[in-house]
Amino acid sequence: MDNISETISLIRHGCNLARELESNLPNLVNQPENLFSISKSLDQIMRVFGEARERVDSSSAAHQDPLSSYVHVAQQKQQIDASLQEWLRCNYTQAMEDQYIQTQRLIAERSSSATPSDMRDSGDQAMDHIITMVSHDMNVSSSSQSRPRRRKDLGEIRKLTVPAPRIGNTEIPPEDGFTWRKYGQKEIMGCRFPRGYYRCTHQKLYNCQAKKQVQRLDNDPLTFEVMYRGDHTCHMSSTAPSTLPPPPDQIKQDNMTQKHAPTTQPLESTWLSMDFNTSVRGSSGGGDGVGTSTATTTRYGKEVEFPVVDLADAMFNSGSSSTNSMDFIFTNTSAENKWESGDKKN
DNA sequence: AGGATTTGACCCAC
DNA sequence: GTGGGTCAAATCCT
Repeated sequence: MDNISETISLIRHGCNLARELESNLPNLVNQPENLFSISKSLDQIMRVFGEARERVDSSSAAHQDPLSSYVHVAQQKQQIDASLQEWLRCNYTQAMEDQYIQTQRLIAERSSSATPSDMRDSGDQAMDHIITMVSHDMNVSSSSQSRPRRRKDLGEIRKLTVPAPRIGNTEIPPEDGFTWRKYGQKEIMGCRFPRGYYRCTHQKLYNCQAKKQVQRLDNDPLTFEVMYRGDHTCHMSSTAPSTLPPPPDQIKQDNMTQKHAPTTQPLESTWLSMDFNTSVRGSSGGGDGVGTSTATTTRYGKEVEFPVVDLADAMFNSGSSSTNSMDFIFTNTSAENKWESGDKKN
């Protein structure tokens, strides 16, 4: 096996690991004792990608002839990009892929007159980008696409497909860390399953316009398609907010940079300040029979404080957050500045 | 009693 | 006119 093939194989292995982790996330995040295995998985993924990247670097450095180096790196980058795009295509939304392709186009434009070292940098950027894509909360620029008009324009729509919980009640979508109040359900033409309409529990108190729609897939009843609209302007906690909501202009500003965390209390700090041993507890009070998957969203019950939902939130909610899901995980489970910087590039 | 879900009716864009 | 999104009264649960 030549070096390129080995590198591609490594990357594919990393993608598989990431895919495996992704499919297990809904269950893992609901069990505090599994957080360590999440951390281990992330470390393993980073190791694999790190090794792949070293191979790319060393390979390009070994080609001293400028022309052959240029061609070699370009070929390698092309194959890597194909792998990344395939992975993205399999795992993420079209919008994400569009964003990825757009970024690649910018990279290509920048490197059209590039030196071999520049090309290597663009390869780094491609590698960085996959982290950014994973970590960037699957946010879609509201100005990038024109949508069919709805009665009320609540802003961008972020779509996620989420597997049903493998344990507990598989009839409900997995927890996403926010508390939602169901306000409607409707049979949709051509769909076997009704669509559920939810809005943020804190809509009235904080004028939080976040909404979501949950639809089971016809061809895969164990998978939910969740569409999020609007951003959370409420406190990110699943419990009653502890601080007063920011003024409207502040809210507007916050929405530009983060989805739900208050400006004074970033998600990271909230998460890191948690004490699992004392804060994590079962869902007995006010649970709805969801079983082990229940974190906060309850039926007829009171919300249960549960720090794990912050992590779940980070993983399952899309939005315009800059401090978000996988980035949040990466930055808190590893000292690899690389992953962090990858996100900050955007 | 308070807060959540259910569900039929209504509104509105297409 | 149709279909999707929302409202709000009724009902349920703690």
